[in-house]
Amino acid sequence: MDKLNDIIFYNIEKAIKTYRMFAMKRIRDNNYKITTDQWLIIKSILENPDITQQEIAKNVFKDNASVTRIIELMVKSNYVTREENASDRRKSNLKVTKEGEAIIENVNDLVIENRKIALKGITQEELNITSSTLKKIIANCN
Amino acid sequence: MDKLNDIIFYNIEKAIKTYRMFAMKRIRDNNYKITTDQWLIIKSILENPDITQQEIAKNVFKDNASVTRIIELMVKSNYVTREENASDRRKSNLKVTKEGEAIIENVNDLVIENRKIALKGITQEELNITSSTLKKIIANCN
DNA sequence: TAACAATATTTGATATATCAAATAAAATAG
DNA sequence: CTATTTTATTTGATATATCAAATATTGTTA
Repeated sequence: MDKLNDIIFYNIEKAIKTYRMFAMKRIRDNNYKITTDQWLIIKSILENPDITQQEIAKNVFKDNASVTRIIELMVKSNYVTREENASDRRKSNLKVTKEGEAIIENVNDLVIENRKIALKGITQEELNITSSTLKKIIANCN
Repeated sequence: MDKLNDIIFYNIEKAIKTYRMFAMKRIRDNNYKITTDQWLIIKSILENPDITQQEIAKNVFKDNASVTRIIELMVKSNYVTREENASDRRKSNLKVTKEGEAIIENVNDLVIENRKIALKGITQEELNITSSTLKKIIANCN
């Protein structure tokens, strides 16, 4: 236990999992039917309407296959629609529905609040160093 | 993209995923048939022979159900055996096989090397602050 | 233009994550 | 000691992760 706690990668994993569970629980408790990843993906589409699935995959750091399936579910949930892309028929145009926009809007405050709670007591300086450390790890592993 | 990069949780997630892929690729490239989680679980059993699955789940930060299934696979791979626990028949005694011990031994150097590569150029001070930040996040989300 | 290579997405197979419910055994209250 | 509660694990259902292979389309080259 103590050994594990000294390993930075263990703490990274624990932190993101704890945060994810915390965020999901609060979203669920408010009766929103959406996951944090679905939320992120819809945000990506809203911010960049011409985005492809491949670009989404890079953005949210997921496999193309995962993105295909997550979007499939979001189409079923009526948050997103697919339309044929005229200029490249391998791709499809993703559009966020009214329903999708609404849930993003609604969940937005909650997400901001979640982040604030999770970062309570952490200084900007500490955040900067943490970010820079994480970015170094990312660079080192590429 | 730039926005996302400013969100600490995005970087935490990206860092651990990048590291995991990096580590798994190196393990696979060396023809070891084991995942990093299986490795961690076997280590847990070796370091604490009386450990229960529930304790393992806490250690490696997984669901009980996931641990059940991961151990099932490790039994199939002949890395671990289950025996009935005489004093409490709900539990089973987990034992690491010779084969399991061998692969842990073999992969160990690789794991240490992976960590070293991933942390190159990061000072002890930076690591300490990062660890403490992550621990604060973990505490805030509980 | 026909053959080939490259690209975007999907599908299949398998592993893992998550929650809820089921099972089985142990602990405890009455 | 029996009934009830608690605990440890398993199972079911569904979502996601991952790699490889399949599909479909586009781009390129001879």
